Amino acid sequence: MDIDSYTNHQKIIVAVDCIIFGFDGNQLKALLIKRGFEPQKGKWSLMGGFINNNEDADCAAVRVLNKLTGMDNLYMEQLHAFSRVDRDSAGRVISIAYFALINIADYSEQLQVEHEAKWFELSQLPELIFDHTAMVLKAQDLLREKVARHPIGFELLPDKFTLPQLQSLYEAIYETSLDSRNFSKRILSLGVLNKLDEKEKKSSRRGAFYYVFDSIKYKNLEASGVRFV
Amino acid sequence: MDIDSYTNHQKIIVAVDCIIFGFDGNQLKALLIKRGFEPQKGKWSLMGGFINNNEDADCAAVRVLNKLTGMDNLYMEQLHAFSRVDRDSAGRVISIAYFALINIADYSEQLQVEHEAKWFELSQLPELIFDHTAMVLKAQDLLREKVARHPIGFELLPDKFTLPQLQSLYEAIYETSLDSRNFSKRILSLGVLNKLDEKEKKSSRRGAFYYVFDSIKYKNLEASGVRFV
DNA sequence: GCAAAAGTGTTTGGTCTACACCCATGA
DNA sequence: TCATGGGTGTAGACCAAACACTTTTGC
Repeated sequence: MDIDSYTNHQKIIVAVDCIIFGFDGNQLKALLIKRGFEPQKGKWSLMGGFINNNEDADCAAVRVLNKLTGMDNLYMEQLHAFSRVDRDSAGRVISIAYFALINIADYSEQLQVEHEAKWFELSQLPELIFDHTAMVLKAQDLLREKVARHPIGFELLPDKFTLPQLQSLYEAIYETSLDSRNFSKRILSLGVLNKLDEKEKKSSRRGAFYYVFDSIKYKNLEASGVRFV
Repeated sequence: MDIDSYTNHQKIIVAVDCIIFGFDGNQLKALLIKRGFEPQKGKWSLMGGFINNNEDADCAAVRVLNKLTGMDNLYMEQLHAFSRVDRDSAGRVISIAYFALINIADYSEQLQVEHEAKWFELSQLPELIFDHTAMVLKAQDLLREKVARHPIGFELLPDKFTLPQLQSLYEAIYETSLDSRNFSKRILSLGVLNKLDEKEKKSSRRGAFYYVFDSIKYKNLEASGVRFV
């Protein structure tokens, strides 16, 4: 084997696909698009794109996410490379899947129309092309693992959120129900939330205090293995 | 965009690289090879290879592992796709890294010679080519995460092992020391080890009982979030 | 005044930690 | 008989889970 093996070796198209999670206050959802080109045109699909020679996979994922959402700085993480030889019916394509978290309220109606995109409850996903269903399921597993130990749940909520909102987010992610007394004790005892003087008054007469996540306070705890859920 | 975009799109060489962990009774080690071809010939490197058009990444990793170790059925898991544009000095190559666990005693001297391979303590890695050092460090993180919640530590030991051996494995992985009373209580209380009548007599006069991991008993616990460390 | 959601404390059981001595054996 | 590593129990601290009522306020 010599250097020619490099330049001569079989090359493969490499893509990225993005699982975008959002939370509408009750349900955990994924953003899917109606595929605009063949093969499988018109089927539901993850948003994806090919990796160019002058960009790495993270850049490609950022580009794809930006195209669909108009946003930069989304929380984003590599999930897994999917490489089954026949996974794409049009030819050999390896796809590096990413998952991203987005505050669903920030997602513009207009982009939704432009891309024929739609939020689907995870329990009611339509049939997806290729191996995209497996990608979503794997992303859901990783989300559950991550969210318990890292402060990424907040990415799914507005900057200001109430404890009941945060609780129902965790309930949606884990498909469980939590005791509100134990929940607020544990979360507040971490000391990474700052209570505001302001109340959210839409969802109850009494109103619930807003909190914000304090990433500086969190930094000091990070090493010591915090558990959010 | 249409179907031609598929077949015409820029293609990229895709490789796999394998981080192979072993445990010699005291130290956690990684198996490295002296690279036999340019670029960077003679430098220390992970064992790797290119993905062919007719195989997926897992197959390529199995093939690479088999070539170096002569073994099939190694415990193996995808780690991460490394895709920096300039990561390989000879051209654009995306590498999907895998980590594998091996019982170091099973690794043949002969293959070690053939491939100019050598076991290195993780704290004393030589300089590695490209981004291989980052791969090893990321693999070490994943190993620590996995080993606490999944029964994969046993892959690094012989089928029959003693509690002191298992303890020193965990101590090596986490670079810590554990209390032997607490350790044996926790591990045995999981009920997934079967004690044999036989003793290991090399490392002490008294001898330590051998145990074997019982994967059937483990299956029944799997769902309920077992913690090994 | 009533419906609807927010907010809050205590008890209990289990789990984790810290800690030290005796045992079995080969030399 | 002694040196070496193997094996074991208990008490206290801490953490997690179970559990229900009062508060606020818009209607």
